[in-house]
Amino acid sequence: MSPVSLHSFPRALLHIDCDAFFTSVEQALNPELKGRPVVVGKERGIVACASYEAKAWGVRRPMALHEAKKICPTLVCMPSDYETYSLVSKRLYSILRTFTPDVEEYSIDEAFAELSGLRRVYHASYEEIALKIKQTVEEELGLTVSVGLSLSKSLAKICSKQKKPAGFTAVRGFEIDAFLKDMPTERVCGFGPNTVALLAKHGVRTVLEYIQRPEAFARKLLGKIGSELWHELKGDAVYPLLTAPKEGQATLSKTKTFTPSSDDKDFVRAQLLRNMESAFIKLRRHSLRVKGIGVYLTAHDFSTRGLYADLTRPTASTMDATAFVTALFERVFEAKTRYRRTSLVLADLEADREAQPDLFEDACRIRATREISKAVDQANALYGKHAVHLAATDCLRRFGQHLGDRGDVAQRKLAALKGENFRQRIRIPVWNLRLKD
DNA sequence: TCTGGGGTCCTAGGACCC
DNA sequence: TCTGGGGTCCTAGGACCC
Repeated sequence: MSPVSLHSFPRALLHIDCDAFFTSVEQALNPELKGRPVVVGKERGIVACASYEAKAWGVRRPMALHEAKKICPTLVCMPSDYETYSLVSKRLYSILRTFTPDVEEYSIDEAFAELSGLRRVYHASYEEIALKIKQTVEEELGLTVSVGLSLSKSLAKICSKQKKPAGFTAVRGFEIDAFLKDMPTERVCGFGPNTVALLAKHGVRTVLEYIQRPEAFARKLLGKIGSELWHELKGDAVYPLLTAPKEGQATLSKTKTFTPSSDDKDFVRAQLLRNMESAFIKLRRHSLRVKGIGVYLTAHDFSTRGLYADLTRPTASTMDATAFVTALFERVFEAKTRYRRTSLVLADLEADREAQPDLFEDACRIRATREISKAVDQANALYGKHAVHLAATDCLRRFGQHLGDRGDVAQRKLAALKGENFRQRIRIPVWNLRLKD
């Protein structure tokens, strides 16, 4: 171990990012798709992910599918299959954990891994270890990844983005300034369009210019995050690796945009209540209940207004929430305003143990609404989401929206889970997955 | 990039209390 | 009754991420 290399990586963090993840998984599972332009997102009508072949034709995210098809006539469009992508994602994490126990599951296609201290274990440099990890992941998953290696999470993430696809970039301590010299600020994870514009107004266009300003400048202009990133980008890691398994999620929301925008109160309310139904279906599927609900309406000009309030008693019942959500809606909705989008946010989620009715509640009624919810969920599983729905959302029919037409999807999913398709997919040897009974 | 959907975190300012 | 200062809690909205 030379003193120089010690100084180069006081800490070695790896960031791994799968290239065009969703489409790469589809191509790995269906070899006939290899080398062909593929996009995923058919169910929503927009490009959720485009393969590099599709990108070469100019297909971008989130382009409308018909538009993408126009640009690239040979485009293959597939529906997203999140269950399968999640399985591959889990496999990625477990491969990483064969190298180091300190792995952060950052997103479905990204992870951080701590390599500090592993040189002696593997008798190899950090670069060599990183490349070995990259090679192993690519062989076992059958797709390519881009890898970054540096002294902090923020730097490692910029590194992995530097050469895509299948790239590897390592930046040691004494190389940081040169690396960041012409790096535009928008490459920093945490600097969005607004922050980039604000920095530009203050004469900061590159990341090097940012870290050369005093820390007080960063803190004053951008607050806590500004100061944290300032340290991270200088190579002084402040963000810890979050290796603990993720806690249950904090919120659950449903958002839906409709075109054209509408100022019809009944219609907007029906859209919102439909979001409420979807959100509660998901809530019950995860055996959760909710303590607070937010209602948000986005006007035609994209301005958003909303209200959040706590329920008197946590619930998982759509019927319990209907009056509550309607009351919130009444306070948010403004006449003569055209709306394009409604959102419903369920916050303060907790596990739905058997309800503990307080003394003044009618225990029977609570049990009854629970039974009704269960029956509705079962019916919808059979006949399609929203086949059984609130009367208040029925007016959506008038506007030509079919509510019970997703039965085929539910059927297919059920068949895939039980039957041939699923098994076939899993049996492909490269995945090395086992089915649990 | 004229804008789809599901998330997280931060913060300014109001309410409320001493 | 008016007034000051400071702490805490809450929340709407902004910004950002994948």
